[in-house]
Amino acid sequence: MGSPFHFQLEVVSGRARAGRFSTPHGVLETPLFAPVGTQATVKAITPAQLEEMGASLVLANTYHLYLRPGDKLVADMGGLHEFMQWPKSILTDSGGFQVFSLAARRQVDDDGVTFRNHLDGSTHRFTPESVMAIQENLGADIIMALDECAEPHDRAYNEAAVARTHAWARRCLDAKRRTDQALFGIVQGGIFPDLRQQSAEFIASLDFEGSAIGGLSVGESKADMHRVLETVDTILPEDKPRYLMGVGTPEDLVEAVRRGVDLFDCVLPTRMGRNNAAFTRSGGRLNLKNAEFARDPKPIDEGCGCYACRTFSRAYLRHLIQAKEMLAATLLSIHNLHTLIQLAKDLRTAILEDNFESFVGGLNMKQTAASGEEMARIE
RNA sequence: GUGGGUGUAGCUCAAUUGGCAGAGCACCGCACUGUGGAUGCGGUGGUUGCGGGUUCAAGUCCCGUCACCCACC
Repeated sequence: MGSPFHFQLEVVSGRARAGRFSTPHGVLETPLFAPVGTQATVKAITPAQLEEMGASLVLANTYHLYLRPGDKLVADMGGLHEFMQWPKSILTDSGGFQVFSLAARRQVDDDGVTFRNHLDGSTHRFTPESVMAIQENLGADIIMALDECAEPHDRAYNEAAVARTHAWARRCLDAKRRTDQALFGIVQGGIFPDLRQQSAEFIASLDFEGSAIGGLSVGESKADMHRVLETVDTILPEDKPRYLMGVGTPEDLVEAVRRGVDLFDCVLPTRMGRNNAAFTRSGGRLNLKNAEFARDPKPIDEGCGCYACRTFSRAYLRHLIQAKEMLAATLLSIHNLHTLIQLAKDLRTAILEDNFESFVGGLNMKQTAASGEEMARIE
């Protein structure tokens, strides 16, 4: 018997794809946006609220949960689904990114990475094998290979990181024991088309259940990000989901779906929610802390169907922010998550109707720099 | 009533022998992309209680006055 994970590609509109990916905890309908719940919680949001906004997948993080409370404890408590009381699908990031973004004094070698953690400075080591064992203890539906995320413009660093990421990808596949978890490989290569091509070809050649694109939205330009997506789009397997890690904004979702991406996660909606900012459907942002909203009776984003927009005024949100009430973070996070989840659902509907470009045109999104030129080139 | 003390940005306070009146917080705005309830950046804001005087120059020295605080009659 093959993998229990089957990706069904339903419709392709231009290069945009709609599909269905089955996991032991439900069907993921793509394009799909996944809220990030690093420490086994989407910050300021309950599982019931996640279900109400239509989330079907949340991320948790290997690095954080390994350090606290410990993957063995999570396993003893019945696994991540039971522990955090989230009944739908979960994806755990491998911890590779966090080692490079959070941990101090890391030393990478071909076998793995040794680092001092950000909580108490104690020394730890991740290898492909140890990260697979941790993720099997945590018990998510989708788990990620250990990768090395390099500074995107550093050619030599990316060459080394790609080589290690590939070697580690193969070892993660070899170390995987559970059959009820899907393992995704990760493409690296910075902004360099030939490295990205090489990496996509290698990851595509292995027996992963999905393909992830790492090392983007880490400081490179939008044009570079789009170019990388176009490069890997033609190489990654059509019959496996493509996951763009750590992206993004409403504009980013549209531009990436247009270039063949199926799955997204990003901290931005919840982080912005904690920092007083709201996405709008058309791609702009509102800073609800601003004085101009002090007497504004309108909802955050007119036409949004989220709980916050159905219920409260901008003036009330602004008051909560000024008073430093924690409900502000909850309501803005609900709105921001709903906006991205609903945008992904709407993009899916448009693709299923083979209507993607016309739908996107109707969104009237704010153009990001260089996107006009890019559009001309991609047609 | 007498003696002493304090008055500087919305708040709490700095400012050397007289030498361009500042900081923190607050306020106003910007940033945030496989999490950082963090942080960073930028900005508005002054008749130095009031009125005189000395001086090239006064928050600072002198005189008067007002307010508040403390102690003592």
